[in-house]
Amino acid sequence: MPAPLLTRDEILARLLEVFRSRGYEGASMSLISKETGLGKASLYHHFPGGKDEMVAEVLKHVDGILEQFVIAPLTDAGAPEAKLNTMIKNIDQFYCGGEKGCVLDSLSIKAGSDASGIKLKEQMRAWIKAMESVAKESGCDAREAKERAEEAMASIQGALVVARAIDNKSVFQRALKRLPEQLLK
Amino acid sequence: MPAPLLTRDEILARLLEVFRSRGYEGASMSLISKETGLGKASLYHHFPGGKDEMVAEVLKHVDGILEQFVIAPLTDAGAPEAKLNTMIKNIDQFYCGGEKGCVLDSLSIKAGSDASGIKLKEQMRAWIKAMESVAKESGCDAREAKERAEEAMASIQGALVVARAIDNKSVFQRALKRLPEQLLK
DNA sequence: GTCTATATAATGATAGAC
DNA sequence: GTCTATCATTATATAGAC
Repeated sequence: MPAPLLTRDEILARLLEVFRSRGYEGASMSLISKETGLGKASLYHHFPGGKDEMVAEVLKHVDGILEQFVIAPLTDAGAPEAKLNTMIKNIDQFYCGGEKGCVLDSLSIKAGSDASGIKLKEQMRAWIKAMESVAKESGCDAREAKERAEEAMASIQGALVVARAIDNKSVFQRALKRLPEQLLK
Repeated sequence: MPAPLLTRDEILARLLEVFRSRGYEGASMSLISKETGLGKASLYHHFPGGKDEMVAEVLKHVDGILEQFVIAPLTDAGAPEAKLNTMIKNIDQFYCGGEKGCVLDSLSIKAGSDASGIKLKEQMRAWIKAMESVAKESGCDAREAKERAEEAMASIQGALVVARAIDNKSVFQRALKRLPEQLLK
C-alpha cells in the first residue's frame, strides 16, 4: 500500500491549474495525469466520477480560495480603501500578475446549465456581491454599488483576457490600479 | 455531382458560431457536422487540413468582419463620437447584445504560439489600434490613447465574459454605453 | 493508494460510390 | 460536392495485482 504522493489539496491545486489553462475539453485525462503526476487509475480512485467530479471538487476548492483571497478581506472590519487594496494584492498574486487566466472563464464554455455552470455563476456573483458591499460602505447607493461592482468584475476579467491575448501583462496591472476609483465613491 | 448546399461564406459563418460557443476542443467534428449540416467527408473536402484549417479559414473570415464592423467605421472620415457610435452599434449586433462570446477569447485557449495564436493576437491588436487612432483624434496624446484603447478592449471582453457568466446582458449594454467617455477625451 | 493492462466509446481522418 | 462506410488514434473508464 504505497503512501499518498500528494495531499488532496495539492492534487486539487494542480487540477485547478490544468483546467484554467486548458479548459474542460482541453484537459484530457492523459494531460491531467501528466500534470498531476498521478496515474489514471489513481485519479479515478480519488475522483470516481471522472472529470465531472474533478471539476466539481476543484470548484469547491475555489470556494476556499475565493473566501480567503476575496470575500474575507472585503468583509473584515476596516476602511474600504484598505480592504480593497488587500483584495487587489491577493488577486494580483493568484493570477500571477496577469499571466494566468480565470478558471470561472475557462470552464464557462463547458458549463451550460449543469451543476458546474450553476456553481460558476454562484461564485462570480459572490465575488461581485463582496465588492458591492464595499462600494456601499464607500458611499454608493444600492444601485450604483451593484453596477460599479459588476463593472469592476468585468475590468478584472477583461484585463485577464486582453493581457493573455496580446501578451501584455501591463493591461492587467493598470486595471488593478484603476480598481479603487472605479469601485469606490 | 450534387449542387453545393451552402456557400463558402455561409459555411464559415456557421463554423465561427461553433468555435466561439464551444472553443477548439469542444467543437468536435460530429458537432461541427451537425451544426453546419455537412457530412464529415464534405467538411474534409472543403478543409483538407481538418479542424486546424477550419480555424485558420474562420480567422480569415473574421478579418473581413473586423474590417467591416470595426476598422472601416473607425477609419472613415467623420467625428470621433459618430465613428465610435457606429462601431458600438455594430458590435452590439455581432455579439447579440451580449449573448454571444468573442471568438478571439474562445480560441485563445488552444492557441499557444502556433499560427492561430499569432493570428488572434494580430486581430485583437488591430482592433485596439483602430480604437487608439480614434482616441488620438479626440485629443489624447499617444500614450494615453494607447492605454484608453487597451482599456476599452478589456471593457468589451470583460463585459462579454461577465454577461455570460452571471447570465445578465445588461452588463454588456452598460459597457457599450460607457465606451465613448472611456475612450474619447 | 498506486500501478500496468485492458475494455469501450468517441474522435479525427480517409476511401470510394454517386 | 455530398454521401456511407470504415480506419486509426485518442479518449474515458475499469479490472486486478501489489
